[in-house]
Amino acid sequence: MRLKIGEFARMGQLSVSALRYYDEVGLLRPAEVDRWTGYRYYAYEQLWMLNRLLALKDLGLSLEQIRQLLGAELPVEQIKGMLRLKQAELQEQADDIKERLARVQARIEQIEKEGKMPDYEVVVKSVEPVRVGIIKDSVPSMEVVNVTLSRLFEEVGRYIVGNGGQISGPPTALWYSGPSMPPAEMEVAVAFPTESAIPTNERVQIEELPAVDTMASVVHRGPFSTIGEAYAALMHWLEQSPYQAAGPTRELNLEFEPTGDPNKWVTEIQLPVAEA
Amino acid sequence: MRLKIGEFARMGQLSVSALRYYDEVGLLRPAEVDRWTGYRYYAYEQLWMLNRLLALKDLGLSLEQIRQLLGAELPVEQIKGMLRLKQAELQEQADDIKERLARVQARIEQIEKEGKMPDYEVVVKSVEPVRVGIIKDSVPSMEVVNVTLSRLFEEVGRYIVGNGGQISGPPTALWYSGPSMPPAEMEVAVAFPTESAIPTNERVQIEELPAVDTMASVVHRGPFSTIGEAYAALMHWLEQSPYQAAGPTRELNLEFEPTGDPNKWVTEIQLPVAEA
DNA sequence: ATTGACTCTCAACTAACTTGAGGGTGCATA
DNA sequence: TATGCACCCTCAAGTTAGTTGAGAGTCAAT
Repeated sequence: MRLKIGEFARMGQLSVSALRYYDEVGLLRPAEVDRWTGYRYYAYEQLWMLNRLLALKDLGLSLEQIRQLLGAELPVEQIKGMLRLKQAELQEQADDIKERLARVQARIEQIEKEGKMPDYEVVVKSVEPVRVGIIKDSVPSMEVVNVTLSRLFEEVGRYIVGNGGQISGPPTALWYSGPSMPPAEMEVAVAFPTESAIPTNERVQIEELPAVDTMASVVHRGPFSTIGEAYAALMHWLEQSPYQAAGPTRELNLEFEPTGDPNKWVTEIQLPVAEA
Repeated sequence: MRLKIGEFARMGQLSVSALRYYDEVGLLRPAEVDRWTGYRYYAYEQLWMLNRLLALKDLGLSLEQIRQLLGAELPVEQIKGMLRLKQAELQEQADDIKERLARVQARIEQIEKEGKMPDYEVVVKSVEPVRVGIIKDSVPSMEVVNVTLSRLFEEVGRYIVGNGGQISGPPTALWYSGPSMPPAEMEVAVAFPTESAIPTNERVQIEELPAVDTMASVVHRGPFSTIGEAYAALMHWLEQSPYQAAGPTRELNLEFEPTGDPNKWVTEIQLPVAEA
């Protein structure tokens, strides 16, 4: 006895089109195909194969893998290897989904609290090492942060260019005293990326900012007066993340024209983090 | 300042081709495109958008959903709705993967025990109700199972055909005394599916075998003498499944020529199950 | 002979990109 | 000024595991 594709599909609880597809890719060919009409006829015996196929698919294996398992009778070791691989893969997926769920949950709570989509997204990325000309100094108080930094930026920039160097990235400030805004005197450094070979002096050093694998990053748009919000978002994210701060904060002035519209300024705040 | 696509890609830690794709689908267009060369130029300001995009992608949302969230500033309620939907979806996926993992684990253990891929696959499926002509009887002992069944099958078949009926499915035996092979006298029924309206007598009844939503099914190929293996596999599966038996076992003789080669016979064993 | 359910092939579509071919640009160096 | 090299462009095709649809042919019963 032989079954038409629809009957076979009902027995195996899958769609006719799936069966035609399995035929096309050579995974399960009908026992017989009418030479004139092209009708596919399946044998009851093939139900056994189909069930094996479906069982393997149910484990999450790809059709390609299933073809290998069904086609040649593979050595047991290889089969086990494939399964163990799949196991690891599934475990990874499970962990992944768990983290995703936590993030979705956090996002929902955040929206509930703020009543809108948050303005700041903290993303974790990796950054390459950067060779910089750098001045280390301190800022006496919050009031003079901007003017102090401006002066230092100008000094480093002038020095590099004055020594025939080329600037190859955005002006960057580094805060050594922790990522939150501290009240009093702060250790700060001001740096310009450069590839050029230039001399150092007692003020300007050449240094390499280290690569960071897990760098929390948030982008602030607008004047410096509101940059506190970005820091607040970063700190809040940090608290309920599995990370803790692991290095000086970097402030990259991606877009900064002192004479331009402050609303167009773009600053990236980077905080090296490590799993707690 | 503007960034070439490669620079922007490095900042956002994604591929150039992904950015081109986002441009193509209108999800994130470059701030500027050179009219003559087609070069895409991005503004630092767009990094903010990109981060938001990536954060949403990270939650597992589709690009279409992200487009909606980014495009119009959707009402908060709708955003929360989407996130909650996603949450439920992720939860489902997580459960799914957990089950898959258990099945992969079981399969590995099985292969380890048997030293090869198992010969029997148990699959759970649903079956429709079947109208049958049926005789209920008992089998006095295991020795005479085959001959008794043969006699009963012949009796029912002859009766249906003799009354002008048509047989619309495989001969089916039903075992009422539990799925394992019991030692002594067994309640059994023997049935032929039929759609025809035929009379009953005191031997042959017309009945409807009920639909079963969760029917464990295993396909045996070969003579009846080895069908015990299929039952063994089914029982073993049952034990370590979350199910228990929930009705009489059905034995469908999908392929059965009494005079033919027994190695060609195909029998499906069906066991209704329900979550314990 | 007709009807209705079923089947065939072939092409196009899905999501979110990636890969590759073939050709054009931008910029720094010799 | 030429040249090299890294980068950029477009367009087509490929990826998974099928589904959907058009247009045409077939089966089996009445």
